[in-house]
Amino acid sequence: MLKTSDYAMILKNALNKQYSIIFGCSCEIKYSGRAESYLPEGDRIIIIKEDGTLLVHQPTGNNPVNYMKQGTEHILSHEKDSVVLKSRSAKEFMEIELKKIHFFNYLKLSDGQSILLKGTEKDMADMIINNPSLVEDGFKPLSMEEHTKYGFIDVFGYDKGKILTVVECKRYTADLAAVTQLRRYVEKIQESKGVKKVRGILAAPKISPNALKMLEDWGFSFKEIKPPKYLEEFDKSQQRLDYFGQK
Amino acid sequence: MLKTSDYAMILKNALNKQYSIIFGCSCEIKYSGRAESYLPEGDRIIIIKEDGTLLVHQPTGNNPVNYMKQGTEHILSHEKDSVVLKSRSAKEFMEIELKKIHFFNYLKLSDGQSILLKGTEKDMADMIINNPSLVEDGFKPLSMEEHTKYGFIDVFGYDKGKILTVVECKRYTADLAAVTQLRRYVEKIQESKGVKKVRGILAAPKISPNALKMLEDWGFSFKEIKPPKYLEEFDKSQQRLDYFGQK
DNA sequence: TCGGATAGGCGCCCA
DNA sequence: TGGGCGCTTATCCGA
Repeated sequence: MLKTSDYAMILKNALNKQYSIIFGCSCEIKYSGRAESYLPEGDRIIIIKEDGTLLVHQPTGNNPVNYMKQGTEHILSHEKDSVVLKSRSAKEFMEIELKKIHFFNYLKLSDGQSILLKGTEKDMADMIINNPSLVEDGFKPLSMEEHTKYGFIDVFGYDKGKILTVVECKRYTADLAAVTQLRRYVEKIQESKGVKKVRGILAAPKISPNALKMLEDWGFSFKEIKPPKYLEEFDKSQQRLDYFGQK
Repeated sequence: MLKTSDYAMILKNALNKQYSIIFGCSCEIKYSGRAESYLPEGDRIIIIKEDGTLLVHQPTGNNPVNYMKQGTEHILSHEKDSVVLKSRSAKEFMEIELKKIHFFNYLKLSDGQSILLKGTEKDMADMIINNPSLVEDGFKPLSMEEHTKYGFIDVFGYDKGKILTVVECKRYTADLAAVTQLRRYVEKIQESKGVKKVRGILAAPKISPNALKMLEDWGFSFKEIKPPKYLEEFDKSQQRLDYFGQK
């Protein structure tokens, strides 16, 4: 069993060689930059990635309690009783005082892969463009070239009465912010096209009551559309009943 | 050096005992739930926390490439050549096929501490309430209790001409969404108080040009205010010139 | 680099 | 539990 001061030497070396570093420790953390924070002593898991990213994780929860972004420099200051990891980037710094190191690993990681993700808002917009009747009967999206001229609008076209129609997609429950966003786009189109009558449709699997009220107050409408692939594999496995093959 | 199948036994045991688990591996990942994803084989760091949180980190970047939230159950399926970690929560599941385990740690972590954070939007609102002239001369905020009646409005009061005034704080550059948010609050107050003349002020360190235009179109105004503690410690260290004590 | 928008956002508070 | 919203949001994408 190595002592913390022994680990400190290894850590110093690993930092110099830009390894990926993962260790468990008891520590106290100060941060200053975009905000300031203090975290009293406790057990955490710390990851320092090859790109300088530093993550501090507590024993629960998804998010790191403290972190530094890519490009941060790390230097270990090892004096007498104290081992302090000092991290610094353009506008932020952090000090982690390491009281005890529980385990320590460093290694080179090789991963050229990037994740393939389906079911995003973009996928939802593509689905609508390929199958416009999902929005409503007779809806005709503009050509892609025409559409891209209008920037961030998800789907843009004419309804069966040739009225300009802006469709804003949300993959989750549409909220007040989604309605104001749609409202902004409709106003932008009214202005840029010089047309008074522009319809706005919010396409989402659900909408909150307040958002629906505001939507209707503004003369817009809601269309229930689920993002593609949503729970598709999960539903398949549900049919198999026992995903784990036991219980 | 243990083999992956040896690690598999340890992992199985650690999962049963609800340890915190950290290991490096080469793996392939499939996810299905709110969306679907596939990540081909590569080296990653995996953390499984005591609350069921699972994080998969690639060698770069702040965010986990895949994850499962608190409350997820994990079961190791170890058959013939394949070691697969199957994770399942109410509406999502994930399969991590472990091709090779590079290192493995598990332990109990003890951390009852929570982080103390300064410089948030809330701190900014408090600063304004304690020093209302930051917004403008003669501004009088309503009491805290009064303003909580209207829910989420950051700061709410009367200007020197007794006009109701809504102040929305942003700790970062104010954007279009911030303006529409302010607009929503002003309209809410107009309605609930039955007053036509309500002022809106956006308080932030900066504002984007488009947002400023929209703000002014709506008759609102911008006030440059920095969140408290912003870079305070950093500036102090800058005066010391050499934070690392070297270079 | 800045601006605008999404995210499998997360996490917190409150009705 | 769901709505509303901040976040040291991070990350992507286009101008």
